[in-house]
Amino acid sequence: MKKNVTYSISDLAKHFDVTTRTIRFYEDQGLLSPERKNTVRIYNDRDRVRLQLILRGKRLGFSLAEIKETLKLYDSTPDKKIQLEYVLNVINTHRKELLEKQKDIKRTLADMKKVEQKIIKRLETLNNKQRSHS
Amino acid sequence: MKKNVTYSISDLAKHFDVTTRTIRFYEDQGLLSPERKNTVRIYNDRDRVRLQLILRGKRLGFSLAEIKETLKLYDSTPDKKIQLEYVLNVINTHRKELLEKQKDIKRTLADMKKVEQKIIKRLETLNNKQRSHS
DNA sequence: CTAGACATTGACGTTAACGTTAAGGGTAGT
DNA sequence: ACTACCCTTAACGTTAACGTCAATGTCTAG
Repeated sequence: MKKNVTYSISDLAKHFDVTTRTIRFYEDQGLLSPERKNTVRIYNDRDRVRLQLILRGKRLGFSLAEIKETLKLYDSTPDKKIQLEYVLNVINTHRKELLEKQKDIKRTLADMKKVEQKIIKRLETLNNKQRSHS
Repeated sequence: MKKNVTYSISDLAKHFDVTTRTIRFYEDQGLLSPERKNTVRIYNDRDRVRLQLILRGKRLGFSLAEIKETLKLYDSTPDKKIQLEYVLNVINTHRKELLEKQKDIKRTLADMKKVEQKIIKRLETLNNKQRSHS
């Protein structure tokens, strides 16, 4: 059972906390292509998911150009062996990039923890001095 | 035992695969402040680590302004309780952001896997057709 | 001491990703 | 019919993060 829901541009803008300008810009760059009723844009669930993917990509530091390429690739359904294997290759490259970012995050979290421990120790010594003076 | 090594700007540029312009720009923005021998910049290990942190932050999609603030914060060693607790708060905010990004990565990896499976299946059916025609 | 390699400081140029304003079309309620 | 509100395109503006010269200084090997 498919929900055949539609959204206005401001619906999506509010939901994802971006401006309508941003959404129109993504369309301008070829990342979205909603239907039109006259001139008015009408987004369906597929469009919504696309926008979600775009914003997710942005949060991870990818450029719109990169995101566009991956969307194009993942949407494509080639029928020849070479093309299919090419897609698999690109997917593996992307996976490696993401795993690198994951490592970066873990490293950063580890560094943060060290700083945190330092500060907590400082707070403890501060509290001890406080107590010894009371 | 501390290594008291120093690096030229092009040493660092080569090692981290960025241009010297980039490194100078970071200094201009207050993210680095190496020593000088006359006018020539001389970087030590602490500077090197800083640059590494900057680039790591960039890869994760943070702006130089954000990176600057976190570096400033983590370098600071306040002595008052309120300040220390404030730092802990900011650290926790940063941690949440990073955990969000981690989720984004996992979601993306999961989506990628689905696409991959689809393609692999297509490849298998292709191979089967191939075999049945031989 | 001199060439060649690397360093410096401006300063203007470029690109991505929108922001902002202008000028107006479509429609739903009163 | 009028108002309010949302939509549209078009076009110029802005900011971050460097790139790209140009003109000049410095240092190291021969």
